[in-house]
Amino acid sequence: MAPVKELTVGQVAMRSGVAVSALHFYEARGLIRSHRTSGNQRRYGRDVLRRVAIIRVAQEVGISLAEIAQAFQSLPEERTPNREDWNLLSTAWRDALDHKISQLKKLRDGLTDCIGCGCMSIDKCPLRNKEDRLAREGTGARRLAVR
Amino acid sequence: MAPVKELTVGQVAMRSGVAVSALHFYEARGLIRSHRTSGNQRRYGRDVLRRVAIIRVAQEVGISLAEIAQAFQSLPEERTPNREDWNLLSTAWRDALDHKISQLKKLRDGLTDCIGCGCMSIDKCPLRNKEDRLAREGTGARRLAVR
DNA sequence: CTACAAGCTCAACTTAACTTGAGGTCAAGC
DNA sequence: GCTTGACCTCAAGTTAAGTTGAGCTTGTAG
Repeated sequence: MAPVKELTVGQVAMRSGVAVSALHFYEARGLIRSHRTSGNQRRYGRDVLRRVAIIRVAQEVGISLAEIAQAFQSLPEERTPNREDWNLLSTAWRDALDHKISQLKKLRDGLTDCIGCGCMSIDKCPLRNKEDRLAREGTGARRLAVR
Repeated sequence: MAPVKELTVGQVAMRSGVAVSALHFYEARGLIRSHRTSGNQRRYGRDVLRRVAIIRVAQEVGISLAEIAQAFQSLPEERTPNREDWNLLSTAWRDALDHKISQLKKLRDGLTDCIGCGCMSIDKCPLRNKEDRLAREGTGARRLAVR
């Protein structure tokens, strides 16, 4: 089989839009993997592009690299992740993502809808209360939103 | 009219769940305001609780303090923000929040649904493409997601 | 009226996520 | 065969968002 062309760090940087230094950094943190040429240069498989895309999107919504790294650990090390592999990751994140989505909706809609309370009493403010409830769920299967 | 009781920094910390040092920090960054007693101690109006609640929720979904501070500038300085004021803030954020919600959904659903591409070609990966499109929208009314 | 918990300021430390720079290697075109 | 741009490593610097600590002041409960 024709071996799928591997990518240099510069090519990955260009195609993914992140700096070479960031790719080195992600590798040091175990988020992506490469192998080396005889001359010690990095070469990446295509799946690195998906990983980087996910890293970027996840970061934008406030997920830390540590959390992403942890999620990525469900992916296989020695072969290109397939449908099932990515599916597993998605499932692992679903709850946390749903939570964040609801937080965002709270911000978007709550700011409009929750005006009645005027926060004269914090106890009656939906924004605050939902936060409380979620906070209390702690000490469980550790939520994504650590920060 | 009976003046609404003002809160000390310790009371705000307890009710909002953030540390006193964080409140000092927010104040230094212009996110919240206080006035001082004759003895130089901070006193806060009730609306500070809503501000802090918003700060916390916003941060959790990846909005920086700088961005929150900017949004808060639409709020009046010398009186307690009313329905209209908060509404304005909500409106200012709506686009950015919608964008983040879609990013989150992309992560949640895209991870499941966008598996077909396997990222053999980055150009065909929805995750990546949507990112590109949004990136290209740049240089406009400056999006929230700076980072 | 006094003890002591709660406040105050300011400087320094911390963690995350990178970037920058120095000093040296690899490889592809002329 | 040499030059030039892409790579390499490793250390140090940067920004955001706080926390910690020292040294000093306030205010309230007994």
